[in-house]
Amino acid sequence: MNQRLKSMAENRAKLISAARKAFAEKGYAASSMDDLTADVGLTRGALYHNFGDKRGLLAAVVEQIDSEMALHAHKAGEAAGDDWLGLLTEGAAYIELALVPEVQRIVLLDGPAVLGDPSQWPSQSSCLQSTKSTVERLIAQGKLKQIDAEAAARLISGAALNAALWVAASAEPQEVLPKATEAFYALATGLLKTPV
Amino acid sequence: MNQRLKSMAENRAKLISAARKAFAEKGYAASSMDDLTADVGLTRGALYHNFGDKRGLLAAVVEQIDSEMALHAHKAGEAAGDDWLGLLTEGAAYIELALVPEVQRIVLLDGPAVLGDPSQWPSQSSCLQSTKSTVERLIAQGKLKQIDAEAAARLISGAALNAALWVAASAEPQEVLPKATEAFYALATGLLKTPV
DNA sequence: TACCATACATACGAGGTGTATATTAAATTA
DNA sequence: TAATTTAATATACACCTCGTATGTATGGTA
Repeated sequence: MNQRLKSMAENRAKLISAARKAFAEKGYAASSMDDLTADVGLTRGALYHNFGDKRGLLAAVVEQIDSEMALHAHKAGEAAGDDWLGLLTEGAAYIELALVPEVQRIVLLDGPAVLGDPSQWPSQSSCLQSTKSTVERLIAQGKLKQIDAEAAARLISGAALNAALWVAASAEPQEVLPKATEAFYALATGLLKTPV
Repeated sequence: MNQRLKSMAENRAKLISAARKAFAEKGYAASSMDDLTADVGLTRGALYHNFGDKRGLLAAVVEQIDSEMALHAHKAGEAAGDDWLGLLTEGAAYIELALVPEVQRIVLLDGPAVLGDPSQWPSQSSCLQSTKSTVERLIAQGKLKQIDAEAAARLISGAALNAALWVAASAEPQEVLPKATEAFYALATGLLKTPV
């Protein structure tokens, strides 16, 4: 009961890795499961056994990318030291993450369309939970207005993601990025009780 | 050169109308073009002649809904009289619009995934143009901070749309709606030079 | 060694898209 | 008005893809 589990885990990893590439390059709908499995020397038999169906594979891919994103953004925010600065930094980290084509295509476009509301995804909500608790701390410290913490967290990350999409789609990302982050910071100060 | 154009326009309208229903209920991918055309007494021949392909039909549907949305939101903002209040009202109008299932499924989920970046769509960008010019006026009036107008407009509408998605996906929309709009107003004040 | 469970391969059926060809009805022209 | 052309729609076909049902072979177990 060792060799089998190991090879199965290896095959799952191979499939997820191939799917990340295919979904990112061709999009979910245009990715053929036949081609995808063949690329790693398997057939659809392995796929349907491991992930149930095509959606299941996408869910696994999204979960992997998503948790990587959450980890990265959380780390960035934590490193800022101050809670308020951490919130801003975490948002900025999100903006930059959406520049990655893989993130854009899989997590921001196909994910919601195929899997439904992102706020229900396990890793996404865990990340949201993190910013929400930061917001709660800031409200308790009297630094933020007394608004609903979840609402604030959602709008903040929503604004960040939208900024990211804009940056990513623009012809001159490097030029637009500072404008986007500046506007993001300005918006965020709207949550402060005493604006800077 | 009259009878033909008229019947063609009628058929296009019929197809778009049927597509709005099908796409909203089943989603884009799960909608069969055979069934859809049969529903209005046509075949796929008419469809491919008029719209090129399935994507073309979605594009037509999105444009219709989208321009309806833009018109509605713009009207709401205009009715507010004051520029600043108009900006807030327009945002709130967007939030409410995303409660409509048709808007959610077609414009917010499938649209971006199939047609790409929404900010490139004609009607969407025309609406953005409207809020952008409002922002520019407010900056000229010295009411808003001197930030990039397009960035501000995008983040504002992005925050509104995200709030809308949250409200729409929640189990108790009527309960969440006020929280979302309150947080939206708070965020928006971040753009003001002298917060209220 | 014999048996069993299961991870994966193979084969099959249903359905969907897009295209090429046929048809029919309207518009034009003589 | 009759013939001809144009073009909007119908029909038929080829190809692809997904999901499932069945087969097979290998690793674990008694």
